[in-house]
Amino acid sequence: MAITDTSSFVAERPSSVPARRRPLVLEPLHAAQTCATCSARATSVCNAIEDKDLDRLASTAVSIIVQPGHGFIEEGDTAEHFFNVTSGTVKLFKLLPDGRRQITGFAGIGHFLGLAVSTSYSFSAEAVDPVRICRFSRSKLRVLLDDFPAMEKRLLEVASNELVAAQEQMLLLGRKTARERLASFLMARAGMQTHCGAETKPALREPVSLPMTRGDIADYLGLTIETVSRTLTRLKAERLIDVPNTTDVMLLDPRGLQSLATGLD
Amino acid sequence: MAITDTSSFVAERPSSVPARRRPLVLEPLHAAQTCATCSARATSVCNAIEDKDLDRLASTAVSIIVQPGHGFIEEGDTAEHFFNVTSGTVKLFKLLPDGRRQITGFAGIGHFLGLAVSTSYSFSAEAVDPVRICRFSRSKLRVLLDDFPAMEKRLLEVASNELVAAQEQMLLLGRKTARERLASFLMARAGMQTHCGAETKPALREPVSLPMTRGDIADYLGLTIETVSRTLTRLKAERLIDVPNTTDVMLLDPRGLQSLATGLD
DNA sequence: CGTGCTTTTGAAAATCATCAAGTATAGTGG
DNA sequence: CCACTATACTTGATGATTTTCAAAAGCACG
Repeated sequence: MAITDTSSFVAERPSSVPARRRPLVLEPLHAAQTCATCSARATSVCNAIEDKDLDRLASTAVSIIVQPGHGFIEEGDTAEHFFNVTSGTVKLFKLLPDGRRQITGFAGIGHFLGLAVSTSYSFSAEAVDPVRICRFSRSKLRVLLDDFPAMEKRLLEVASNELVAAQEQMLLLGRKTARERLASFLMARAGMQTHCGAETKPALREPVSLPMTRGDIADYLGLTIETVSRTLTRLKAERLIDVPNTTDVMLLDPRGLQSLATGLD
Repeated sequence: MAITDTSSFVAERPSSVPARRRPLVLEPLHAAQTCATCSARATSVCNAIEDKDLDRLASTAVSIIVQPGHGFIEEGDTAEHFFNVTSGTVKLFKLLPDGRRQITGFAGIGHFLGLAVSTSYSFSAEAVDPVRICRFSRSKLRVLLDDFPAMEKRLLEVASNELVAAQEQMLLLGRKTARERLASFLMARAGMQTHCGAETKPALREPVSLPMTRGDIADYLGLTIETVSRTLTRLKAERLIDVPNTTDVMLLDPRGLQSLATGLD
């Protein structure tokens, strides 16, 4: 049931290349892991597999740690693996030739990556903070899926939900103002934390955590760094939020933010 | 194998309410149809069902005709049906309370609608031109899916492809200029026509067909009607396209348009 | 306690939106 | 068949949000 030590890896950080271009280097993990004790199982597609079958799942999986700024999926590369985030936050993005970047999503614990039908990835993925991911061979998983139709059903559910989220994001990118985009982003983050986080209580006094940079937020919301910064400053001046530090935001007026987010202003 | 006459309908056009708000009215269709002869089967998820099982599929389906401007899915409504477009073009969209609209996609022949896991639709759908759709009961289809895992696999494929398209659209909405958006749109339309249309040959001299209004294009590309019109005028002045009439565009310089679309200016 | 990076803030510029006519196009009824 | 109306589209002038360019202020790390 345990993943063999030699099949677990850690991504190492090379030094001379800019972070985003650095190749992924792998090293053995010191501690072995199991699917049974996986912290992501509850929220991931793996919960479609029953306990008794977990060893089969584990045998196809490899655990990897990716350091902040390191990429582990590159758009256009041959898609040989599926990934499942077990901790940390991953940014998914597409680039234009001149460097313009659109982050299409932030994948947290339990998120499944690499669903493309195509033989190559249609997006890139990079760790925002230290990330643990579980890697599956595409071909092995395909066989596994034939034996576990429940998992295939789960994948369809996941894909459907992502499609809904993508459509919501299109509405944001195509039709919302900078203020509305930031409000939407903060409310979505807050909702994410209360639903998937360790805390099951409302946690109204808890700050919203922003592990990504302003640049990442800008590229996710279709804005510039400066506009993100200015807009946060303005929301703060209006007492809708407080920004104690770069990575935390207190939602002082969730209702006000919510109506801003939905365009009622 | 034939759909019973009484389960086929035509949408009728009421007169006093603005098109978008008019309720859908149904009338019996005069001619019966079959899944076996369905023009959309080749390009739809239904091709996962073998010929011998087609009658089971047909028994769960209802054929509907929707007139231009009529909606048949309303965001927030209880999701009781799945739909499959068999001819015509459907626009899918989300609205903000003040009327701002984002069209998330145009669904043509073979497109499957209503994949949401939720009990209610997350988007609205409206006919662009006269549309024929095949309607399935959600509950019936769920049972059908258990018997035909191949169809479930197809649905996952479809959902994955839509996800890829959605991410591409996010890149467009978040990071491309108006010119790049129009170029991307035209090239995507052209590709769609050559891949799914009746003509299998390149058809370079064929015009790109735009059954939707400038307003629809604007709401799809996150622009205004005026910007769409001006940008098309400019692309025409630059000899990249010709616009013989409102609904057709000739791609005079496909390569130039392609590099514009991908951000290589 | 510098050094380098991220973030914030300011001023100027630009793209796109808004407001406002004016021009086609299609459908209707005389 | 043609005027008439409604709708869609185009074009022009103005304006605003956001971007770009620039620089200062925070913060983290050695």
